[in-house]
Amino acid sequence: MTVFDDLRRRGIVQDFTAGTAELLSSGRPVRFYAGFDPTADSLHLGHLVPVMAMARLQKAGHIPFVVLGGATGMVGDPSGKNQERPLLDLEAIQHNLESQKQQLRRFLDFDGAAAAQMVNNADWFSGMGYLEFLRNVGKHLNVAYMISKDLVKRRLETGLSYAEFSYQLIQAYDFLYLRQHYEVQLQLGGSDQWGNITAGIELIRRILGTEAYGFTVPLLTKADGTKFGKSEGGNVWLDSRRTSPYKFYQYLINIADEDVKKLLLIFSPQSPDEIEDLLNRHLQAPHQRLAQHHLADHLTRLVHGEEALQKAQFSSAILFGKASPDQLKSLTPEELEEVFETVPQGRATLQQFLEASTLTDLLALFPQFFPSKSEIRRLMESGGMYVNRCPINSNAPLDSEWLLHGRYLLVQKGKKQFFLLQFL
RNA sequence: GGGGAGAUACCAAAGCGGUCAAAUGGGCUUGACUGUAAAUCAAGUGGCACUUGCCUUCACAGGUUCGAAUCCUGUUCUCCCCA
Repeated sequence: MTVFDDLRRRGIVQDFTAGTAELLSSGRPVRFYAGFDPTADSLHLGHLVPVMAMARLQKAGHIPFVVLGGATGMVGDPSGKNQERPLLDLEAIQHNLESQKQQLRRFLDFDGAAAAQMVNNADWFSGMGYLEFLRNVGKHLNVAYMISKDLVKRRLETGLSYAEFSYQLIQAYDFLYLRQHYEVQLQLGGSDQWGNITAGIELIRRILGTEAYGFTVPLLTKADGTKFGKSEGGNVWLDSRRTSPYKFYQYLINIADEDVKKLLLIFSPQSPDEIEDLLNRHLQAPHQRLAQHHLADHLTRLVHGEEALQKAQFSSAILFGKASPDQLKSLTPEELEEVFETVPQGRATLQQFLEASTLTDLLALFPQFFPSKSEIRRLMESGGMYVNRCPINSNAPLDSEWLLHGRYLLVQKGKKQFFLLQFL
């Protein structure tokens, strides 16, 4: 099976231009690229879909080019947005580029025969004047063509600035430039990039008289209608400072059964047949969450490394396993720190602990976790408040016996939200 | 420039002088059920106290009234129609 067939079978390909399959199975390494917008200093889970596509292509011998959008980031892609994006300042863009670059190194191989390369489109745009751009690029695409793009059409009604309208030209020029200077023949991107990709192909055809190719990866949505990679708190980031490995792991463990197959196909190194087999086993014992564990293990390891994965697993086992209050007490301080490393933590003084007469008063010292006393009361009344894994349903007076190792208190809001309070 | 409609809690949307901390739906939180699921059901969802209580909220600033989200005036913003 060719790599492109494999990608299609895995549901990684949404649309593709004619000839793409042939190009990728010709036996020669194909240089291909995908662009990344420096809108944040970290990539998130959603970005990983095109990245996985790139990694798989590279494994098959093709050569990835990562185009960092130093120039395009300054304009803002209208794709998929209903509103004009705020412009980022230069410094922020630079910072974001650097961070994303580091992250991408985890997924693509920058050495070896098919070594990936990284380029920044600011390199070829910063020296170009506006008039030059109009002559070289603007001249070759006509407005009717540009306006006919779905995304542009949609935005024409709600408002689209000239800068964003021009975006497709800029991205089209990227492709042209890469075709001319690096012999890049194929572009891939999210499904919202289709219009930009075809604009590039069109430009190459007109100026160079040669063919170029492209395909898009799907925008993943979950069964509940939300985007894959988004949680309540926002994006699930790859940066451990934004989304802890534990949270990252938990997000994946909690993926619904309906979605897990789709995600395994995209992210797992296993073959579609093996995945099918795994899912069958999963369905025989759904409570074991075989499929989810497989997905979470693989991605956490890939993104955060083996050590972080083990910590996340250990924490999860303690927090969601049948860890009794006694087991909790048997943990050493080191183990405690370890387990709760990725759980939100609060600190106060022992003095404050002793002065607080009731649990409610104590918890109110941590407004970031417990914004109001009413909420604390409600939680206790509904049975959703736990201290050291014991349900607390009345505003019991405090007991210093509760402190683990004389300083820690594990508080839970419901079954899934944990807070470690430390009193020094 | 002229005419009209409107701004209510996270969102949508009722309320049109007291019984309004404000209907209803969504969202969110918790509980039950379960597989750390889905679906379903229940409770809660401004703050403080907690038996009826108090305080801050219905764009903003004033005013009328014993009493206003509800009436009046001004300000800001949004939408629609005609030029």
